Amino acid sequence: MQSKLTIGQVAKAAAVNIETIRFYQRKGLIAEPPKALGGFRYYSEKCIDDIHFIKRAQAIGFTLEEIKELLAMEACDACQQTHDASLIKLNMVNARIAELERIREALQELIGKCERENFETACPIIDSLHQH
Amino acid sequence: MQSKLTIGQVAKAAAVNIETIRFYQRKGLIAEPPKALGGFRYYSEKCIDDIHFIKRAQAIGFTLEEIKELLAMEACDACQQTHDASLIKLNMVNARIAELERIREALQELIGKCERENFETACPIIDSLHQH
DNA sequence: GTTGACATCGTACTATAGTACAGCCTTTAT
DNA sequence: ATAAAGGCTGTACTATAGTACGATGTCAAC
Repeated sequence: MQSKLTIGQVAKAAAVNIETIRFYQRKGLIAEPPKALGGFRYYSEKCIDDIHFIKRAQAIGFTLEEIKELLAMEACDACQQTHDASLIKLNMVNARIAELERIREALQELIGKCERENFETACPIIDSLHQH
Repeated sequence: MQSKLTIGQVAKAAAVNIETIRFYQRKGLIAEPPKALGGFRYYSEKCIDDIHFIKRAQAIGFTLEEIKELLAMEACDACQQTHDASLIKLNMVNARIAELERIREALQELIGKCERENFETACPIIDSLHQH
């Protein structure tokens, strides 16, 4: 039995804003069902699953644009491409981790300097940022 | 000797777009010098240093809004606040690293599954994202 | 003294991921 | 039968960090 859900029911079930669903439709990530008599659009549970798919893919770092591509790959049975896209994303995540670790080192260094100098001289953090 | 630099010269020296300088002025991060006769604004080297300060602070993870606060703290000699802001930023960086490491694990798991299954069955990556 | 390069200001546009709302129409419950 | 609740469309706004551009005016070099 295909349920006839309104957009508000889908939004509640998928725990997203109604506007988010409309936004995903505008971006071409999920389909917009045809209008019934009266002008309302009715949704099946598949729409809830689709939103969950998007949210899971976002949670492992894919952007909406990339998720749109994943969905296109799904439709084409392009497993190799999905694999490659995941590998590219993994490399991006690794690069971002490396960058944040560099930032962490720099912050720890500044904070350590500040604590050693015990606020006695000019602020060493501000000073370091002024350094040439 | 205070140089009278035009905005274009400052932009070139600091290696940023002219529009970026104007943007920082609008955001209140750097001062807009008064107009000279004719309507041009002339800058000193301090403006170049200010832009470098902003760029260095950005490089260790501060947003422009936070940098604006750093600059306000600098003006108040509020070393303790600068120290605390850096600590907060360090915690944010650590949290983001932890999050990305979680993402990395998930991606590695998916890619590993895909490679073990050798593209023989339905795409395991897409499958996993459909999982409830 | 004219031309070309550069300055000013205001506005609009980029990407990313949504959120908010006005104005109108439909559905549902009382 | 009527009112509240919710749906539809289109547009505008949020944050973040800029970039682009047109109209107009000025500076500097030749």
